Amino acid sequence: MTKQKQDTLFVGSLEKGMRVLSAFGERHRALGLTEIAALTGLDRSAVQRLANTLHKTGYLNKDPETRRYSPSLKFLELGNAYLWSDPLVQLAMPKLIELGRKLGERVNVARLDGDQIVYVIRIPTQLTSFGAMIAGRRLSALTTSSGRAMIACLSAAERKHAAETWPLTALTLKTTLDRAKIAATIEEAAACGYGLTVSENILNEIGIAAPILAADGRPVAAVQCSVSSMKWSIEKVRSGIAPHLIEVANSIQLS
Amino acid sequence: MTKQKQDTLFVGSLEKGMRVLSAFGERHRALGLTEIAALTGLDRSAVQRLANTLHKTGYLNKDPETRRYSPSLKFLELGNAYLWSDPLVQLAMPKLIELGRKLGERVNVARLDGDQIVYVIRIPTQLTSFGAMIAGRRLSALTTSSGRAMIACLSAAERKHAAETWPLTALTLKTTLDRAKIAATIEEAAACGYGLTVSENILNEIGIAAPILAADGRPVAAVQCSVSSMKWSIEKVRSGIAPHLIEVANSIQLS
DNA sequence: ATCTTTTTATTATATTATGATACGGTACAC
DNA sequence: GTGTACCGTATCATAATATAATAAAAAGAT
Repeated sequence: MTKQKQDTLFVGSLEKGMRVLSAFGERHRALGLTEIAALTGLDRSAVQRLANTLHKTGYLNKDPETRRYSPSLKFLELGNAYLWSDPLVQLAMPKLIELGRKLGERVNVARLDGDQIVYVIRIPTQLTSFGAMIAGRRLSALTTSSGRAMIACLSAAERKHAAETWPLTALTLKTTLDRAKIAATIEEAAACGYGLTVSENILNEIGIAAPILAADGRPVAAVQCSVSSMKWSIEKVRSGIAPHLIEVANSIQLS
Repeated sequence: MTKQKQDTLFVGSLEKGMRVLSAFGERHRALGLTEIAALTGLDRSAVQRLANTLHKTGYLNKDPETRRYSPSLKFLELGNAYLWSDPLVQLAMPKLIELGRKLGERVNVARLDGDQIVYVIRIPTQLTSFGAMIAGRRLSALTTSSGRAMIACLSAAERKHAAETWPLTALTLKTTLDRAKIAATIEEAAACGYGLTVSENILNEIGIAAPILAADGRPVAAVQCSVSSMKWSIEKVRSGIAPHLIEVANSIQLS
């Protein structure tokens, strides 16, 4: 069998290194070499070299006692670089701070990325789960209010396709995995202009979101608010929160 | 001259790739190949391969019109991984949210990293400059209230050394670069237990910070608050803000 | 229209990264 | 206390990769 032709514009060692970086996250805060090898599918010798290189360049900390690696502050600096480069974040951040003060509730902005959303702005005005306090979390679009608000702005065929094929992730026991139900909530969102979830991401939490559209009408992000269902009813959220989200979402004009 | 012995545990291509990643930031939000080559000192062919690889693995976006690269959401996800891995952030975040509500002012946590600080928590309860709204920014320790609060907890010899040799970065025209003055403010911080800056990071802003110590007494982080000098006097900040910061800082116990 | 700069694409070859493996250290089971 | 299992560290011959030089294409500036 002849040798596969080399893709001379692709650096294999760099791709392997990035796989090591992306092994860390919510469920993997510190990892040993063998764990990294298992998570990335890479050879243990390769992981030894890659982890050592990332450590020497300051990207990974190494605990001298446990010999396990963890992300360094340079990870956070990369996150900072993203926030500087995203015009949406720069436009939206001041408006979200004002909105947080006005509503007194948690407000966020999420971007659509394929069939998932990523939270790019978090204004945690109240206590909540740690994952909901920090930026950068990635979740399935179908099971979040932000995702539903954005999917609602796609064409009917695209909405149908999304409801039928996009992945589902249960975050609570109340997360619905019934695709017909999800399709119905998306159609409802299309009708009223905002998406809703109740206890699907956090128990006793109502999530409501309004879409932010690009100049060509495509949904790219959503302004979202999370409130306690102990404090708010769905009716009150519809009348007292939704209009503010829609107003802010509409005020964010992307070129 | 004989060839230098290869460090077989170091992957040179990965190190080069990380240099490309770290070229992006506040002043470099989108970059072309030639710009990346200039910033990183790498050969243009190497940059082409590395940038192409980072694009194909989803870390860099490429604008098809301008052909310039920019950080993708995966950068922010790496930032998210850092926040999950830092026990200080998990301990401090709920307390900072409560503190922000109580004070009604912007509160932050910064970590000491060598002779610089990096903001790991941002609770932007009020409008401010964009850089002060987002986590991950790195600044010189000497010219920030957080940095001064932490340096104040070092030994007298270490404080002197820091004041004399650590780098200075002017952020405003009011940023003092007078090392004797800085040394004096650090000694004052050592005496009263918190660090202060006035208009040195943002004009018309008073910054005040209390140190967070590790179990061995070393300063590792600081709880910081920023207020408008139009609204607060230094006296009011000393009596109305400092005690709360010290209380929160002392309540964060790192193992 | 012309010139300059940047990006893209290709290639011979030097250099690097690979993965197999031996060894040391630690944890665990008995 | 002993033996075994597992993980991390260190080494090396060699295959494969990444290099950098360079030509061509495309875009930008004048």
